[in-house]
Parts: sequence; structure tokens; C-alpha cells
Amino acid sequence: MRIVSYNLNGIRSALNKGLLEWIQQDKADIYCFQELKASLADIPSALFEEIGYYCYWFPAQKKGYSGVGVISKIKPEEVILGCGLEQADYEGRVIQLKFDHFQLINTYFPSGSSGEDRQAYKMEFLESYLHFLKEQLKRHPKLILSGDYNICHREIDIHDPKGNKNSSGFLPEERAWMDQFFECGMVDAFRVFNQEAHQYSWWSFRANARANNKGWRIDYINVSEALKKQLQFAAIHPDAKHSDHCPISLELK
DNA sequence: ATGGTGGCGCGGCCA
Repeated sequence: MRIVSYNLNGIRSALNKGLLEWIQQDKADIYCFQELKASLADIPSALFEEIGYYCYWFPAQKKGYSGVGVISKIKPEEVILGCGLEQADYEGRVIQLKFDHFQLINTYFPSGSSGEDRQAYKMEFLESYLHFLKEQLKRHPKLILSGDYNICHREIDIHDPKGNKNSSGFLPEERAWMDQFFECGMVDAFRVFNQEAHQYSWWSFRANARANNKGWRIDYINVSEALKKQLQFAAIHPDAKHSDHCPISLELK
């Protein structure tokens, strides 16, 4: 069972850059997408269905903004659109899928990069999300949380830790939140298999950041302790270029 | 570097 998480920065733009063809050769069982930036009518589900995937979308109410979705070769037992938080659901940030042997929650965490108001909302969302996580862990001990967290956890996860100590996404309070998150009993699947530096999942469009690998690792697939022994592999895939993010993946026994 | 670039929808906003 292979699961991929990918912030597409616009599903229509990513499709124009060859996303479908990439999926056809990558052939994962489940793809968790963030930042669809499209309404339901503008998402070409048939393209994914024709290559063997069930599609579940939760776009934002606001046109062309945010939105999450999951496509899967295996039909889930249940799909929940949203997480019950009013603003997060308005912004299409969380989709939950119940599978036979695990619960999958795919999240696009708010970015705080556009100003104080959005940073305040990000912190508010993070606070609520911890309560949500604890509740979900009680209900579903085997939990997988994929997503764009918009936070680098440690210095090793960012190309310039000193220069970004005041940047949204690497603030001390955000990194402390990630500590708390993992203390709830979650495991960063990628770091189980890779402790190297310079492993990133997002690069700014500006100043040739990607070509110079000046990136941030802000995308994660985190699993609950109960699933850790089933982890076979996890990786980052910087060669896939349909977005300012790249896909990340894990393989589960 | 208070800049830089890209997606979306058509206003500049958001990242």
C-alpha cells in the first residue's frame, strides 16, 4: 500500500504540466492532494476515474482558493468532507477517509505568509487541530495524517534556519506546535527512513530557489505509533515538477 | 532586498 501526498498549487495547472501522466507511471494506491484551487465543476474527475481511481473532493467555498481531495484505487468505507471547524471547512482544508485498516486525514494547514491576520488564524487552527487529533486518535488508533503543514519542524528541515527564524512557517511557536503534535503519539514517516539534511518538499518560485535547492520541508505524512511497525518506506520525490511543492510518499505493510 | 514569482479570476488576493 503506497500513499502519496502532494500540494498541487492548482489542480488544473498541475494537469497542464503532466500530472495525470506522472500518476499513470507512479501508480500509488492513494493520492492526497492539497491546494486544488478549483471548484467541483472545474475538477476533471473523469480523467482520474478512467485510470482507476475513486475521487473525493472538498473544494473551498471561495473560488480558486485552497481545497483538498483524495483519489484512491481502493474504495473507502466512509468519507467525511471537513472537520467541523467553521472557517477551516469554508476554506476546504480537511478531508477524512475511513479505510479497512486505517483512518486517513488529509489536511491543508493555513499559511501565515500573507500577513498578521492569516498568521493569527494559522495559530488558532493549529490549536484546534491538536484537540481534533487527540479525539481522532481515540477513535482511530491507526491514523495517517497527510498534508501540507506549512511548518518546518527542525533546523534540518529548512535551507536557512538562521535567516528564517522570523519567517512564518519556521517561527518558534510553530515549531513548538510540531513538538506537541508528535508528542501526541504521531511519527514523521519520512524521518524514520531518512535523517539527511537538504531534503525539502517546497521551494519558493522566486530567485531560482528550486534549482538551488533552497527549500523547506513542510509536507508530511505522519502516522500514529500503532502504524509505525507497518512502515516499509518513505520518501520525497523532487523530480516531479507540477507545482511549487513536490510529492512525498510512504509505503505501508 | 518590505523585493522576488505563480495560480486564480479578472479585484488584486493569496501563497
